[in-house]
Amino acid sequence: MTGPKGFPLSPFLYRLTRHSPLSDEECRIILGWPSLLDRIGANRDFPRPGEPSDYALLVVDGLVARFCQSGGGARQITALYLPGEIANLEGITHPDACRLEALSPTVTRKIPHDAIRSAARACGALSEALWRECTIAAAIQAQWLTNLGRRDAKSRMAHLLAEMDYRVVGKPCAGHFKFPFPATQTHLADFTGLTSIHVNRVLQSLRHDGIAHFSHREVHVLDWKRLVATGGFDATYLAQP
Amino acid sequence: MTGPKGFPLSPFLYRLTRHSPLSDEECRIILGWPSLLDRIGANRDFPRPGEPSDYALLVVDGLVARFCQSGGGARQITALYLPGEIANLEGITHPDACRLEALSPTVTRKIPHDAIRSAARACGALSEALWRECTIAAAIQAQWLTNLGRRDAKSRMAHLLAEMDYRVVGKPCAGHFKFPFPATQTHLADFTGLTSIHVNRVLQSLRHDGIAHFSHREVHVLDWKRLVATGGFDATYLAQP
DNA sequence: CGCAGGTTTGAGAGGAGTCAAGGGTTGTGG
DNA sequence: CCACAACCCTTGACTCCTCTCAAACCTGCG
Repeated sequence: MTGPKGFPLSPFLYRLTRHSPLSDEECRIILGWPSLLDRIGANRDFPRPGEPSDYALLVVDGLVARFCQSGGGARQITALYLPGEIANLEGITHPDACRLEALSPTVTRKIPHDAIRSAARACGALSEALWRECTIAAAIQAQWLTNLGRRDAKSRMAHLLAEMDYRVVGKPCAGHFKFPFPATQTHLADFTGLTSIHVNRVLQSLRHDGIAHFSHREVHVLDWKRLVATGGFDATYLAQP
Repeated sequence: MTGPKGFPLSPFLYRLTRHSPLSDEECRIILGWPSLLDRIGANRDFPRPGEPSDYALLVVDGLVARFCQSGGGARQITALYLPGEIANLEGITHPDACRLEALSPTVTRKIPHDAIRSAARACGALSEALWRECTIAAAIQAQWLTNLGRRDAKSRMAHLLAEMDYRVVGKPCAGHFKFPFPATQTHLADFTGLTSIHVNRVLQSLRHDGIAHFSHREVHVLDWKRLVATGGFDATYLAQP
């Protein structure tokens, strides 16, 4: 899963090849992109307002969120980025209004936009792979529009936990199991469009029902089937073969 | 705005060139894409389940929505497509779970995926333009996540009307004015994550306040400034120069 | 003319927010 | 090793926004 030493971009390459076939030559181009290691403290927003962002940000370890701030200062997280994902890939085609936030201490790699853009220009298959990566992210966003618009708090939370499970550990095995999810209840609130207070009550309800348990930045799934049912979760939108 | 006769794709080309520079050669490639005229009755869902969708759908006239259906059958509209836009451009890189719906009698043109995909493969600038078009759509979706998660009903409705205004007629002139928006209150409900009943009450409230007026599939903006303020609307995410 | 789809109104219920306060944990520094 | 300060989690009471259910009323169209 993690690449050989000296190829820090291989987790991202792995992601791409899961949905888009790439030739050896194309793989080598990606692995050759320059990148700069960067550590970000928990709850740090970036880029700072005014700071230029001419780089894409690969998450190596930790958890990164994209968010919009809305009038009254309420924060809405619009996407979560796990290790191996590039947080602001859209920035290559579109200077972005949304900003990023590290939800936990995070290790990242900055990749200059120029490197990615010129590789995409030169190679059709590569460009299509990156485009597809963005399209999958958009499909996840569309799913969340449905969750926020048409599901109640408990469903949303169940859906979030189910989705994270899938994205962190892949297709879940039966029975109960746990996976890391380094966010606070306030972060969950910013994602699900709820209050952190209500998030707390919903989590209690899920735990009380023996469905799932969130504490110490870890999720215990107690009953995968009922978690899926409660959230109305259908993994096809994730496009994970 | 609409192209010369015999070039049905020129409205879409115009959209692309507004955000992405294209050479004459690249423009000619787009105008050369084959397309098939198709009329769709109001409230028709398509493609029918099981029906293959190996074409992109340019909206020529009318209004098309992408929606997800969720568990209990509640419908959530995740995107609106106006004349000149391609409704399922993402379908080129990602077979899509979401479906489309004509909100009013609509004229479309079906463009085979193959034509678009091979053009994108062959030409980097063209591929980037299409990718950018998708990225802008994703930015709109992100804005709507914020609206659904962090704004109340009245704000959402005001934001929707302001956005549509911008997208239909461009930067609004001062004073009051109107523009066509061929949707029903039920459609507005499916978009804003509300009940059609509550949509009705919110529209009444906006009208009562002298902000905007929706009837007979038309929006009268009475006070643009207050509409923007009520919705917390900031047009930058639309990337319309 | 009559029907179907769309709009409007009202009363009541409930989900989620707000306000306010208390208890736990973690990490830092003395 | 302890004390303190942030930060995070938890609880309770009350409010209010939005949904639900139910019934009329339009209105364009066949």
